[in-house]
Amino acid sequence: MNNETIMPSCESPGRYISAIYRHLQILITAQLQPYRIGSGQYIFLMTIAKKEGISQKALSEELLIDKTTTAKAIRKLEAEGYVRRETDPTDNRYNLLYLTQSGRAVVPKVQAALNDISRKSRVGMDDEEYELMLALLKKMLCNVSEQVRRREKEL
Amino acid sequence: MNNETIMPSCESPGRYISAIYRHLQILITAQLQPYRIGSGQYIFLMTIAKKEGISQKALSEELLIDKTTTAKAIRKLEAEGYVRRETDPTDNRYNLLYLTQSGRAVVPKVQAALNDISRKSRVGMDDEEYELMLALLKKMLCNVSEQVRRREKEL
DNA sequence: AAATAATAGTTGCAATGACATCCTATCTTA
DNA sequence: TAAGATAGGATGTCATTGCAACTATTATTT
Repeated sequence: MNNETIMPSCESPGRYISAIYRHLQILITAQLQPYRIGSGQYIFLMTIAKKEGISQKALSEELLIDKTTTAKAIRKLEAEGYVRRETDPTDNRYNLLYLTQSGRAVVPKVQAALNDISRKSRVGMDDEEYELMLALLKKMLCNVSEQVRRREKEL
Repeated sequence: MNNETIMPSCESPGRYISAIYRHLQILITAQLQPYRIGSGQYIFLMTIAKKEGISQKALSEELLIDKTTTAKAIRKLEAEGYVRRETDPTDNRYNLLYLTQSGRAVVPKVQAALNDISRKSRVGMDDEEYELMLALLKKMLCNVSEQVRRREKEL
């Protein structure tokens, strides 16, 4: 009842990260709905666009996402007709991923939507602050992924 | 430092936010497993600890989390015996939330686990950088939650 | 050459979280 | 006071994501 502040009193990066993540999910889902691309698939689409012929394994490693999540996202993108799988002739274990015609057509639109969200998200930050934030987030990501890797080794 | 193979080539805050969020979820889940508290519940536990007698609605607003998500998290915390619901005698619509004995006992342990993760996540950042990152994340959260609110109004 | 190990990908299950919808209690207003 | 509006909360459904376990293919070892 007494919400004197709209903002959470969370002075830890984890809470900010979590809240920003959830809000970005909502915005991305809404923006990409016309193309039937969910918040869980666009990263894969954009990465394949930059590196056609990439394998699912390489995608998972580059995006630091579990390979089973990758498999499911690719399946959806394939079902929507944006991505095409091709078995690597030199090693049948690999699926090589390519964009289809409509995949290539939708990429610029998705990019525009993402740019719009990014632009609105950095209101009130100058270029220097923005770059600094990216650098700090990168460092934080290195730290947490290092922690996760260390945990995995222990098991 | 610059290991292209492991780090994603993502120069957008959204991707960093997403990756950090997912990794933090993994770490928190692992750390809090002994107490049977999931990554989706600890925020509620800690917030109730700071503001006993808070309602679910106020919790949702403070944490910027959907009220149905709050309801489910509280139910789990109640099932584990950490939180107690009490109907507000002055307005029977409200559930006032309090910690139980074991809730009060577990809070310091959860806090310690979170502090440990936070500490390891900011390796390589001095206090000034850390504070700056918090401020920038706060600004970004304001921006995205403003966008979400604006979207809701349009509907 | 056969057995074993390692790797890429898939499937099933569970947790997180949002949205739509409904129920119930309280407040407004006619 | 009765009818409708409002608000807190619960439930069902769906998307995202990770883990365990599995299949299939390739590499290695004996």
